[in-house]
Amino acid sequence: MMNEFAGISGDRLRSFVERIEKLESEKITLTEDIKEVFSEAKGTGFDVKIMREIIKLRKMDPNDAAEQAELINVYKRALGMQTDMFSQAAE
Amino acid sequence: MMNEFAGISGDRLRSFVERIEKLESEKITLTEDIKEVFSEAKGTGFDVKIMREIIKLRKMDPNDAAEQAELINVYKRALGMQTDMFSQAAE
Amino acid sequence: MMNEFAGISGDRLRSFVERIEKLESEKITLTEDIKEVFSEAKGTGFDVKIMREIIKLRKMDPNDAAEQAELINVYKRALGMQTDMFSQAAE
Amino acid sequence: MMNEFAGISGDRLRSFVERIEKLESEKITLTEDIKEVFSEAKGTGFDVKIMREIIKLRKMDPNDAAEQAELINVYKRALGMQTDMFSQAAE
DNA sequence: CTGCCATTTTACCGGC
DNA sequence: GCCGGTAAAATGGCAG
Repeated sequence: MMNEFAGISGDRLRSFVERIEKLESEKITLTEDIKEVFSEAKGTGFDVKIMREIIKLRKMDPNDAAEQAELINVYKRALGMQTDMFSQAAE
Repeated sequence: MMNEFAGISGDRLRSFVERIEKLESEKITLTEDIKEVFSEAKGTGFDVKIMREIIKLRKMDPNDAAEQAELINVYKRALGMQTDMFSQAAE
Repeated sequence: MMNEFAGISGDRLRSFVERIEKLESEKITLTEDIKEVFSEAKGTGFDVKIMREIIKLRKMDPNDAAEQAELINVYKRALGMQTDMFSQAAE
Repeated sequence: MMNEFAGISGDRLRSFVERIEKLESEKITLTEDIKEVFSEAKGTGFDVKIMREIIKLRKMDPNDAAEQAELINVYKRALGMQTDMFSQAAE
């Protein structure tokens, strides 16, 4: 009854909200840490912009080869061809 | 070479794909046009974020908008946040 | 092989990059945790979208929030949209 | 004076808003057109999901080779190496 | 109806 | 300090 409006519990809501806010503040800390590392690297002579490129490319790189291969299979499947010789024949 | 496998035509596939890509590129053009209008409005002193909010509200069913606003107030009250200018405690 | 060019160390670069990638992966974990909390709240009957709005408001400076709300009303009035329950024309 | 509140012109605002809404409605039309093409393709026996894959991969494909090459140059630049033999020597 | 993916919006960062 | 572009978050739409 107390701390409840229109059928929702203020305590439960507050608990969820505060948990999220705590996690978000931890994220902000990490963001700051990352900035510091960039800053330190910059002070050592590295180019921050290029470092960001490297990190971005490292993230996507592993996918590219697979994607190239996938494209071929995708076309084959689209055209109704088997994509490998072990494909299931009938179920 | 024959552009056909398992009775499915690569030409037909290509045709569909290209039609879609054409439509998608037109969508991108419109997206850019919209950005330009926002940019022009901004240059004239309007607040773009507020404009977006207005446009969103114009799209919404008025009842839904009211319901949503009220739900926000319910949650605010549940958390003890001020919801309107008449709610502050006596001084 | 020597991992060094023009007086800059590849090892140092790698070290910076890996430190950043580690921090970024921790951020991703937190992002997932946040999603889970929202999901749990949703399962308990809360409206996630409204919760997000509440959290945003709690983050904002109250004056800024009020200013923004007022600006929305200004725009609404400029367009002849109803802004409050006392503004409807006489019946 | 008329149609102006708090120093903003309702007419100018309305003009911007309506231009944007018009462009948005055209976008919606295109979205519907795209859906129809997919639907037609599906009716002809194509797998929509796979078609989406194809279109997505065609969009990103041209970038991949360039990105692979870029990664190498990016590392070189990060390590202070010249990325090509014609780089400016001194200015 | 739920989760997933694309789009859209917001916030951030670096350069001018 | 603004502005652009770039990455993150959030919203909405679609398939299963």
